[in-house]
Amino acid sequence: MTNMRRIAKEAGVGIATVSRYINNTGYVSDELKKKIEEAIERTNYRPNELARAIFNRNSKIIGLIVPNISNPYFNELALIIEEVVSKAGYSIFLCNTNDELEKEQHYINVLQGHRVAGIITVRSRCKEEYTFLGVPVVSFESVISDEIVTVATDNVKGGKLAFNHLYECGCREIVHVSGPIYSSAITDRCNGFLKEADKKQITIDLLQFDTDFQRKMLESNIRALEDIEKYDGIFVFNDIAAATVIRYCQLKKVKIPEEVQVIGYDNSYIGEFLYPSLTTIEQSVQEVGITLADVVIRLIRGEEVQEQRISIEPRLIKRETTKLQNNSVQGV
Amino acid sequence: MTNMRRIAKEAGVGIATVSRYINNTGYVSDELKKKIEEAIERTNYRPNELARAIFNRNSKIIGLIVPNISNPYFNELALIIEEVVSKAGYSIFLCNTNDELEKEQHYINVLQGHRVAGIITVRSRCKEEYTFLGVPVVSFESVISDEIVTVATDNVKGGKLAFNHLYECGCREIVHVSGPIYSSAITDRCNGFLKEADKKQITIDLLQFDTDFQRKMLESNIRALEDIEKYDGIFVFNDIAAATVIRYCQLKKVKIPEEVQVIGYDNSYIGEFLYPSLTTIEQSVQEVGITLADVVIRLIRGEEVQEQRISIEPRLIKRETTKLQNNSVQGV
DNA sequence: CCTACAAGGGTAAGCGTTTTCATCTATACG
DNA sequence: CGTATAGATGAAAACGCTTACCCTTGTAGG
Repeated sequence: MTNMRRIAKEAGVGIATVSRYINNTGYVSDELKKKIEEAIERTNYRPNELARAIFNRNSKIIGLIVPNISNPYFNELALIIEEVVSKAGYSIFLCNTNDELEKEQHYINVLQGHRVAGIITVRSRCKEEYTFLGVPVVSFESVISDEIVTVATDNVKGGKLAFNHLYECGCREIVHVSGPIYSSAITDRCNGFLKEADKKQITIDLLQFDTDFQRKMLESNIRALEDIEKYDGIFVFNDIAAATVIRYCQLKKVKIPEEVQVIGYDNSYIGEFLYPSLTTIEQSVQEVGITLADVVIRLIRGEEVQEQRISIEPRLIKRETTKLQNNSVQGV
Repeated sequence: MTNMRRIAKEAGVGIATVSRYINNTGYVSDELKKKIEEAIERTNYRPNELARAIFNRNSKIIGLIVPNISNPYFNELALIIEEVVSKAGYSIFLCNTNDELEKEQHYINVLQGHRVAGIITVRSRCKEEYTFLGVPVVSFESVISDEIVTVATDNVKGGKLAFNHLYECGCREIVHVSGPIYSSAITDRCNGFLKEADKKQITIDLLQFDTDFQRKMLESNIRALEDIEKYDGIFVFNDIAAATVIRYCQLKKVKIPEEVQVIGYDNSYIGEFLYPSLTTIEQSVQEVGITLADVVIRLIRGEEVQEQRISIEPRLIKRETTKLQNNSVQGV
């Protein structure tokens, strides 16, 4: 591939002049500008960003670590993050961990190796691995350390919202399908839910999924859900898992919301496509995505970010998997 | 961040020795190995991949250009591609074009600038932009040029499959909701469908979406779908758009499959979550993803790829949005 | 006519690697 | 005892870029 020396030779100028022209730094006469332009055109030249980055000590790339890009919430998040950072001139290095610790560790190394400008990590399992990295890190749905900025909805409150809604809808035999325990967001959700249930003296059964994209489970053995008929209310830790649960109920001919009511968490787009459409707790993907991207860019620029814990307000989104009338609960 | 010179100094060795140790190339005595190891440990050093890449003339990164990572088919594809290339030591640079020509052009430049090892581009609008790039390119769902390998299902056949199924299910008033016309895959689908309809002397109405993720349309004006009641069969160019159509039918209280039958294209995971679950034409995401990743890696390694057009067999997946009995059509 | 300064442009060092090449020490072989 | 030879190491050049620094003009002011 062409390099600057070649362009300089073609245009009959010094290499520094080419650099100055490309970066708009320093004086270049119109005459030479034209020559250089032509040479670049002719050879289809693009400056080598790697060489630039090596000089500037970091690239214009932001690493995005997610458990699973197929989770509707996470891919919408990726979409928004991409949009925001690309406006600031950054690009996305995608890392899919599959909820595996080793893959996350591996990718942290890869990102460090590539001298990315910053990292956004979602539902991370790692801790110390991030601390001596020397690049800005922003975390979503997991608390990593005191120094690393964490973004999350108020998950305790979200859990409470979920319980209260289920309770108001008349549920008394309730099961909570929870997710990966290494995520503080998910355990918070669970705790908020349990605490509120305790107030109303309702005991909650607990089920544990260790990852969230459970499509395969439908075809095989969701042993965990076997006696789902016992319950009249289910709180699932996120929407895609809720979709699985709903599908499972349909297979078992358990009617939603008549026999069992369901509430999810996320408000990802899948909720609207489900039938019945999914009641859920929203953690605004727009707000979360923009915040994550914003914070990491500010950190990259060396600006101070005052809060180390950024909390986003959860909100009940009432749809068809629960029985209460719409109007009575809309808006928090 | 630490560099090799620092490690060399800490370990009291030459810089070349450190390089040899890291790359396992050439002789390093056990004694020095240990010293170097310790120095690396102590300083949390990672070799700078940028510098490596600049020397080796390209990085271990593969650019993935998709219209929209939120499309369930595309994000599953991304997942599989990531899995395959990561096993070969490559990582993914994610480019989301939003179906916009300018964003795709921009990203081609960015990828070239970063000297990626190869590019996988999905449903591309660009043509010449790829031709003089000097890196291997593999295209899915769009034919770019004679030299660039294209992977696609046999979309003409897929379209035929779709029509024949709808016809066998008794549909006679049929509309085809088609997608972005710059994708040869989508126009092929359309043509195959129309041709087969012509054989049966059925005239097809045509509707055009210019992008596929139409969630917003539900809330606003899907004028195009206004008189959907006229029809008893709909073929939608992909699953996520089909999901939108189904949701719209439900809003208009049009019963599926009793009053109108629907068939999609892709067999993405969303089809199983819809209610009724979506009959669709499968283009095995597994097979497509593996093929794309495989071909690009082989091209990167300089191996010859004999076929320039790789065709993957489409297959009818019968579910609940069409009326025919299951057993009669399973398996192509 | 000389000086000063601004505009314009080139040389070379340096960023963090890899790799070639030269050097040096033992050991083995004749 | 001389000399291959294998093992072990470092110096230095190169990759493609940016930038500090220096040199050359041309013009204006004295």
